[in-house]
Amino acid sequence: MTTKAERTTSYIIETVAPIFNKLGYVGTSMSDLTEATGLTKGALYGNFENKEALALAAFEHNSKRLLSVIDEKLNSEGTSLEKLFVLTSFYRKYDVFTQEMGGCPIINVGIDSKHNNVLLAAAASETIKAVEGKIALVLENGVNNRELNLPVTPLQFAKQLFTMIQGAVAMFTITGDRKYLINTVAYLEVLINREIKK
Amino acid sequence: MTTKAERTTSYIIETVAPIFNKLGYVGTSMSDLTEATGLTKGALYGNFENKEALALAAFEHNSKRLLSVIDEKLNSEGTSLEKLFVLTSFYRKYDVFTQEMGGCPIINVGIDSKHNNVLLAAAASETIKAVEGKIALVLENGVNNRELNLPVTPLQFAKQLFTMIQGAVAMFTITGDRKYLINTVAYLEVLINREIKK
DNA sequence: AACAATATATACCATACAGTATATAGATTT
DNA sequence: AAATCTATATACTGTATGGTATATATTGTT
Repeated sequence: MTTKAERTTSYIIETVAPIFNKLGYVGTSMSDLTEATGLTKGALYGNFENKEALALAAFEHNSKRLLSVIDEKLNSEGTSLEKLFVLTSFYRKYDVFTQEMGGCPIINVGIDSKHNNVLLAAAASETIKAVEGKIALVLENGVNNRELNLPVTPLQFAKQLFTMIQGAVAMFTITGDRKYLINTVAYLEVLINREIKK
Repeated sequence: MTTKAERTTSYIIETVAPIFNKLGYVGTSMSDLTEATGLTKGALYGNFENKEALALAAFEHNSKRLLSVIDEKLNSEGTSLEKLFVLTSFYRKYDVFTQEMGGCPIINVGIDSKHNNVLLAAAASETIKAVEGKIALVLENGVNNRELNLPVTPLQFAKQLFTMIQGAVAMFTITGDRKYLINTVAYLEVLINREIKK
């Protein structure tokens, strides 16, 4: 059973997460958060030590959601190849997935906090590593099953794959044009079929 | 001849540009700028209407520098293919080029200003279009010279190319790992040779 | 060199900021 | 239901913010 306090804390995190993600660490004010939550400063500071702790909890929330969806996609039934296609398909509609989060947390927080908050910057970097690791695992399995043929190590290929995906995410974020996602995913699917499918 | 006023204005822009690029629009305070320039608010507000005008001038400065270097690379002697390789080579060391600018202006300003300043956001988006256009022109020439063979239109291929590059830039920016640039450029060079070289 | 015009410095304003101390309301236990 | 403990609201700090009015240098012109 969850106590009242626990529920308030997670209510705050959920409400605050998309705001921090959109406006950035410095761009978000405590009054933005009291307004959005309908709570007062007393409530926020009663549940979190300060603005930084709130921002970190907010990012961790978004990051966990993203990582768990990626996990879900990469652990879906089927061959390694099929798992990869489930992932790329997910990114084709990444705009709708990230809509309620206020955009891609990796790109937003990673860039925004670079010179403004070390802890957030480190957390964004860690999330990247986590995603790359998950993709690499699927690739490694594919190699071991004699299903895939990689030109480089699984981790390096995973990094290259994720870099392209995040490139599309960045371009979409800046321009608002979904075609960057659609075209990049289309390209990746061809690439996977041509280059690493045995 | 440049007047004193003109020199001061461009001194301010040059000094202020990397600060805005690093700290972002909201993250940069007027006192950050007086401190960096050694000037007072009177001087800054005498040369620029407000903070927004300063930020726009700063981005325009960085953007122009980037575009002119890209222009230079894409107009270097040689075939279209060689021009493309000069460009990719430039991005292999994009970290040193952007160091004194305070990072990639497209990624930094594009993401940072997304929800904080419409004019800056639009300017970043425009810069992307400008770069894509320049790359597309080289590709189109290559096609007309029967030197290249594109699977899609020149503009779409240019967009895909630039998306991958900016993906590497984003990942490098967030993680600080130059390998994202190096590996992506290596990948692109293989891609160009294999896929579009006739 | 004296004057006019311009550019910069100083001092100030109202507001917004993150954060805190304390009062009040709400929940939990006995 | 009373008492205790916990969570939220209120009221308040001190400071930093973007911006301005005005005084003072500095420059350009005659």
